[in-house]
Amino acid sequence: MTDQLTGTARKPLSRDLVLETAVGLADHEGLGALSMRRLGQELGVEAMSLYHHVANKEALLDGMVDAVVGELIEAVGPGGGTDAARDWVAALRARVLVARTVMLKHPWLPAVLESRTSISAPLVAYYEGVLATLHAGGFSNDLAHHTLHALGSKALGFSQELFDPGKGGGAGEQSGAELAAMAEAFPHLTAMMAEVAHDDPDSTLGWCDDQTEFEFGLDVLLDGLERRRTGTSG
Amino acid sequence: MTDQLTGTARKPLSRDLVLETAVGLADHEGLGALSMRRLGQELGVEAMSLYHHVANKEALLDGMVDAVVGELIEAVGPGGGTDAARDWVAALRARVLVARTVMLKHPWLPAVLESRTSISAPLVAYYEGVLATLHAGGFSNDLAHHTLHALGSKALGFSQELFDPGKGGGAGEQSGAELAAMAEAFPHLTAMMAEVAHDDPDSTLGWCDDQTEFEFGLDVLLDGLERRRTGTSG
DNA sequence: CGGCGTAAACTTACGATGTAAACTTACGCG
DNA sequence: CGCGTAAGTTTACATCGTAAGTTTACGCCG
Repeated sequence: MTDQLTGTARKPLSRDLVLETAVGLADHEGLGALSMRRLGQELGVEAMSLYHHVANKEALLDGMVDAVVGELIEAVGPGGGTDAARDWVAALRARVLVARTVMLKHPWLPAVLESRTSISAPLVAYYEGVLATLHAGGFSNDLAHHTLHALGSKALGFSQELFDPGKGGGAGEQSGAELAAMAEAFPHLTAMMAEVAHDDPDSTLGWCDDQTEFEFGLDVLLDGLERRRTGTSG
Repeated sequence: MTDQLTGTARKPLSRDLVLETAVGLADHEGLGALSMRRLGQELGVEAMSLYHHVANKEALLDGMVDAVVGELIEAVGPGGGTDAARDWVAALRARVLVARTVMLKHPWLPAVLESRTSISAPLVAYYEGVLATLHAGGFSNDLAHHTLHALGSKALGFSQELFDPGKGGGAGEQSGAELAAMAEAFPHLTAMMAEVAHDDPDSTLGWCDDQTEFEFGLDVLLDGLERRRTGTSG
């Protein structure tokens, strides 16, 4: 396709362009919409052409992860926690919250990360940064190791909320008698839901996965870790 | 198929049998092996026959979740934390660890739970139990609510390890010079890995998701939560 | 006992998906 | 000029969930 004749020049395919487009597609239409055919269509190309730039779909997903992790590393910055010697909690907290802002733009990432069988180099590099922060903060290797496990996905800025804002679920939208029955079966739950009924406008829906909740969990963790680092406990 | 002629009687299909078999199949061969055709085959039946007992695959997965959560509720027991008034930390800790033993038998559950859009009645019932424990322990509704979020998947006994034991990944199995290069690029990481090299026999493989790590993270969390409950912080 | 309704199974078929394999084009370099 | 190679297309296949139609087995009623 010379395109010199038609004039409709197509940006030449490249691995980066493919990855970029894939990330965008997953961001905007969800991971489910990301098929090779659909991605090709997005690029004005047949599905099979993509295989000249990525080995297969798994490799595509790998590349997408690396692209986002690269974005993340850049966002965190090179010194992302070098001042940790002074206040590691603040440094780590800031790092994780930056990570969270990046991850929120790519909601498909947790699922894809889980499905990877091996950890990629950029991701290793990111964890190296977290470890640097911990060491600067005076963590022993052993405690730092436990800490990585304890942080889990929080280190990357997401906390794996179990359920979507979705609909009420379970009992669905019950009315009147049903609601009373539920109050009897689940007294603590209904009490809590009644009391914690959110004014909270930025919660996507009633059942909330907020920045607030994320930070609460993170802070509880950091608090407990600091106590272990200094041996404040028993 | 009368089977009176052949003698090879087949246990009559039923929703429970289908769910049971599906759970077993996912347990033993992974979620990927769970297709309608394969499940049918497991039951000595054509795939389409399954649709007489479950509406579709989503409903099948829903049913599987409920089955396991039922198992979990039974394992936790009715009073699973009624003694929480005395020591809520111990009560919740025990509850979560019981949950973990159940979940470990069904490694596919996190992935399936994530994919559900709504929370089912049995799961609501389980959370009611957790909440009862917290309330018995003196939590306000507000703090209990935050706590549920903070616990996240830990409340159900899994902690969503980001990466499988898998292989080394990233740099793969490097030898000699490569390893030195890695030591330079990732000093903290290599230092930690060297020091924390596990003797640890029950770790599935080098990169460990242990009971130990799970409990560490859980305890850090519980510790931090207790401080918030009593207002010990600062 | 005969016939028939119904539920539970089977058969067939369709549209997605990932991807192997073979083909076609376009361009650069000897 | 010619040819190798890279980039794209076309075709084809296995597997998936499942809609639609068909067969079979069994219970009930006259």
